[in-house]
Amino acid sequence: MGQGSTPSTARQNDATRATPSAAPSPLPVSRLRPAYQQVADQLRELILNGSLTSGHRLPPEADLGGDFGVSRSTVREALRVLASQGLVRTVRGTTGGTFVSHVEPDQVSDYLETSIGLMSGSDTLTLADILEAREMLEVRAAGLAARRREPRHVDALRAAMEREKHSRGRSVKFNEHRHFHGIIIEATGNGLLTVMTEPVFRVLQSRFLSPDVPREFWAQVDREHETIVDRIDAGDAEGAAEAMQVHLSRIRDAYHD
Amino acid sequence: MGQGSTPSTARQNDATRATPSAAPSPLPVSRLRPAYQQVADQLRELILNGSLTSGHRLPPEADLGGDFGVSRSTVREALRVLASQGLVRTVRGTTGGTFVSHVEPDQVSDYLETSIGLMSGSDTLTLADILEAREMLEVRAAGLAARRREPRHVDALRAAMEREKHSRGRSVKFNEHRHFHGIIIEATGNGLLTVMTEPVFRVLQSRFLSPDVPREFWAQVDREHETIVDRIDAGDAEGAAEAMQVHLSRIRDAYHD
DNA sequence: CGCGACTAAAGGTCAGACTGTTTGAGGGTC
DNA sequence: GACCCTCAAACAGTCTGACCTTTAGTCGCG
Repeated sequence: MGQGSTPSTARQNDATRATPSAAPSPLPVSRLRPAYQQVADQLRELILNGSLTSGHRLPPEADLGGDFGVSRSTVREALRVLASQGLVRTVRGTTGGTFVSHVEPDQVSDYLETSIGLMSGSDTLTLADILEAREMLEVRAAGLAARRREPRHVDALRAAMEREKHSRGRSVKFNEHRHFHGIIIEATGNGLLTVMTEPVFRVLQSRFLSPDVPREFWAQVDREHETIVDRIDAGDAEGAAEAMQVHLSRIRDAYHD
Repeated sequence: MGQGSTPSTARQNDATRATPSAAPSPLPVSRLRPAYQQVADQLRELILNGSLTSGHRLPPEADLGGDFGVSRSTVREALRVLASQGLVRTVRGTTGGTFVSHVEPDQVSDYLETSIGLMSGSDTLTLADILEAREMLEVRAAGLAARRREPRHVDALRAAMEREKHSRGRSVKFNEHRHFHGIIIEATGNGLLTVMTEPVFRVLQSRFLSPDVPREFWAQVDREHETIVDRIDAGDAEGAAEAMQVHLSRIRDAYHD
């Protein structure tokens, strides 16, 4: 995204600026948008407004260049932009081409993870911001999970807990811990929650988790997880949310800059 | 994102697969990654691990091509990918070049907005998912806002409310309504919340808001907004959250497929 | 001193050729 | 007729080398 985002309109007229008629142009300092961005914008617009739907095959790059009146290189740069936003996907070979793609949740999560990671690197985001967002999402997610849980979720949670309890290595423990929280989010059945919560959690684990938390700390984590699972299993939404709140408040100490 | 995301590692070895030694290679069907993606991946890695920090100026495209052993066009395609993810930005002119950029929250919001919009277009996300996520975020956000509000926030809220109340046109009302909710999020002082909540709200407004909600409905909205502002102004966190919950539950009806 | 022309450096664009990948069609073999 | 091999076509991927445009500094004229 960034350049050429959705809400930006009113820029197509750049091309019609040849006339040296006054045209005071408020104070737009910068010049005309690069051609590859204009092409990307137009194609994106076609995708967003539904003119091109998922699965649709675009003309070959050479033809697109002809249509837009630009060279193939320019078209390709435009396509790279769209592809990196998950809007299209390219395939080689005679049946290949550029296809309008449906956005993959994992893709969005990955993007969010790197973005949040970088923003927390500068001072755009603080650790406190991230912890707070996490609690807002996961506490209520635990409640929802309790309401909607299915046997397979509870089974998966207990299995993850068991593995976490018996694992030695730090990295293994981290993975299971992450898995545990991931299952709860998934049990809400809300894809949007997954997309937003997972990256927050991953950034916390990979950038802010203290390397030297005592053994006893993890033992307590195990007990708290058990409480959470029990309440989810029982369908006790408020209890699960409360247990999650307690859990998250306590493990705040495990994260620092 | 999508191709070449952060957490995906273990793929660099694609290049070292020339040896015809067994190497059963599970079932990777597809070939080696395109050069532009490999270049993008490597540069991204340098940015993520902090080797290249915000403001750093990369070598000119031609030089980069030399460094990686690829042509300038390939480098440019890689740079388009990174630029569209907000990791770099290019500037023309003699003092120009490619600079490592800090991720802009607005950029991330824009990306999320189009992604959520498209996912809700296919059946990856339902309207219910989005409404639910919104409530999870905004209800607690209202509570936080009450705890942390500053005079300017309260002033801005009352001003937006006033404008909303006296506005006629639908589009104006929508804008003010959106502005109202935006200020509350901002008053939490948590940038991550802004980044995640704004796009959710914008998708709801632009894709799911019924065009034919009765006049009386909006009058009720105005009253509910007033209650929310009063409680935020009073620093009543629980009251504000409760009022927001009531408000959001009621306006669910204004959204449909 | 100031202002305009020149210049260098960088990204932006183009044209054209070649490479690599994938599939389907055609033809040959059992 | 079923199977396999070869070949050609249709794409995206890559490269080369040229030229255009933007921008800031520099030089020199007034």
